[in-house]
Amino acid sequence: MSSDVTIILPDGSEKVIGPGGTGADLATQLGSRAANDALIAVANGTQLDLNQPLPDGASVSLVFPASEEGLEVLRHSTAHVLAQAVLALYPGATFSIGPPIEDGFYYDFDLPDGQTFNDDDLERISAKMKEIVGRKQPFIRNEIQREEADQLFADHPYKLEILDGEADDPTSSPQGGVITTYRNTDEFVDLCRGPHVPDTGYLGHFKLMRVAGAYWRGDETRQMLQRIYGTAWSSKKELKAHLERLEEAAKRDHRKLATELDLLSFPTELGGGLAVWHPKGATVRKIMEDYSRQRHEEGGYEFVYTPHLANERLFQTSGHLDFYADGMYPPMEMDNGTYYLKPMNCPMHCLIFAHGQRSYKELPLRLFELGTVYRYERSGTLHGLMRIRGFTQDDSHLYVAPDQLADEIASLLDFVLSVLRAFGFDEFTFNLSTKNPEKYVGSDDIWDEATDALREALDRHGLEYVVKDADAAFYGPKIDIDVKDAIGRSWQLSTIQCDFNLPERFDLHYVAADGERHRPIMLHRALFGSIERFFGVLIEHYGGAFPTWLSPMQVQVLGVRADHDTFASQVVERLKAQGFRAEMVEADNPLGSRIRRGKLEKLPYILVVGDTDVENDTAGVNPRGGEVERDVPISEFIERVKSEVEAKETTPRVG
RNA sequence: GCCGGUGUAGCUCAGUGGUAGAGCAGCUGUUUUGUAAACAGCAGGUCGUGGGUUCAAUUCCUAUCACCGGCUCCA
Repeated sequence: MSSDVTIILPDGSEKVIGPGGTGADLATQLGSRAANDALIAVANGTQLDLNQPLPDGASVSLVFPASEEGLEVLRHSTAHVLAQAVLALYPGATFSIGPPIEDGFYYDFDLPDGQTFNDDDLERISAKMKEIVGRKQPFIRNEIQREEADQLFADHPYKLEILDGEADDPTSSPQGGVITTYRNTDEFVDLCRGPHVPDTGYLGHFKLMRVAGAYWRGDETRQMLQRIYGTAWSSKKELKAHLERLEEAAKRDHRKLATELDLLSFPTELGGGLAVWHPKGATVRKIMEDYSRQRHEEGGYEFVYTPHLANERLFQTSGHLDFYADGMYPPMEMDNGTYYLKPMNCPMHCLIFAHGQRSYKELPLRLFELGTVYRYERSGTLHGLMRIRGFTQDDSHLYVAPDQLADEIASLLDFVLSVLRAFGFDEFTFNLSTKNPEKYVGSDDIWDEATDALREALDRHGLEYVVKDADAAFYGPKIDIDVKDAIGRSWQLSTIQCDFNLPERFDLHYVAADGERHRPIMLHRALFGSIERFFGVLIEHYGGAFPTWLSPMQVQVLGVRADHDTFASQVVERLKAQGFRAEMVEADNPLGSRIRRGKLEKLPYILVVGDTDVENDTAGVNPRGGEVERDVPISEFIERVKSEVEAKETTPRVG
């Protein structure tokens, strides 16, 4: 019955391998490199261990460590080694799930008597893992019956829950009723779908990163497990490069840079998640806000202001107290009622719309406010400027007639992207979130219409987007816009949301051409999202080196000697008269030292003036990231930087 | 909120059961400097906060606040 097996390689060629031929056999035939490096085989789209037989006639490819798929296998296998090490070192420990993730893997454990891991444990565990890797233990796949599985995992209740189907784990839940395990030694076996690398010797370029608590099945009412995160790569070089990327990201950390550059701080006296803006940070913020106002003015928005507090009746009407009371600050009892800090601006904007009779001729009505809101974020979720309790939204609410919806969304998209581009972002991702059938208000028709309008706007702009099914808020579908930063990280910033709920709740209407009252549709739109968060993203995007138009200090002027200080301050006055942010630095320290300070401040320009400059009305121009240029006429420098600022260029002009 | 960690000068950090130290920054002098660190001196901290143990606590315990890494949540 055993006959040769023929398989088809990715290039279309056929290959005959012996009876019961495996991926390993194929790899051997393909050459020594393949034989040494291949991790798994993929036959007709199904991943197989290298020692599993290949089906006759299958299209087969081998997976190598350098590929995404290969890395996933490496990481998954490394997670097993982690589990083996932990179970060996901590008697009584049990394990739950351990999948590969971006850049690495994790495994969740439960230690007896509520014990926890610390950094020293990570060292120990890591050493044990290296030992296991050195032993080149094979990963042996077995298909077993439930009885046997129950026996094998009798001491591991989380595995039993997975076997029972109560917990779903994509890497180990039985598939099609087949229970598979991977055994490395007599002592260590894990419930797992695989596939895995042939033996642990294929692993080793890993690092255990941190330990963290994680709820079993991601459910905060359940047991908190001890999760160990690690990173794993196909080579030492890759591992090193990854660790360097982490260092690069750490250098850009907005919390660190905000302190170093004296932009803002989070005084403990204020309480968690509340920031104060120092003059330099406030300068950048003001420029951001001024630009935003200018654009909104040009874009046909009307500016409004609303208070920070409101009577509870407002939030009953808006539904916030029903849906989001947990996220609001506790009520304040006052002599004439109960008041709340506002978590959103929209209810107040609805009051403005509701004031007086609205005509269809006023639509679309675009209300805009830099509105400060307060949300009670749980203490453990706070994170610098990215997650904060008091923040200001660049919030706008657009009230449109139903037949205006598509056009309004399309022009809104233009508007948003144009403003984001001005801040130096040019790579976007769009997410379209659709109705959650479990949780929504409004008729199906209007949901379809609004979703189509959002989709059409994206299509009209030729933008690709990801549909996130059932991810919409209860009140309407939305488009979220993510930007990519300078080192490739994604940040969710802008959002355009349709809302059929609030116009109902506030009984908003306008009189149309037919003389009848109609219900407007409302669009929520945040562009920066929160000013605080957007600023944080800007800091990280630019690594603190703001473009000249945003930089809190644009030019420092340094005299070579003290007797040049007078000329230096004259230059500063001329720069200021032209609207630049400039300052003179007295020659009380060596020039090199003063330059260094300016560089550490990441200033766009440092001007040095000496004898010849005083004589010729010139300066030596030292731009951030460029070469020094001597004898530049002051007037020329002014014109140069002026056009740079107007164009909102992202790096200082050089030469 | 939950798990783990951290909190010492403006910043970055060392250190100890016997009431604390460095570098940078600051101030004062001296130096007069052509593109990333001149020299000297001075000043600066109730060691996050409250309670406890102790003859004695910054150090040990405890509570609390804040921050860091995750989990959960995010209108």
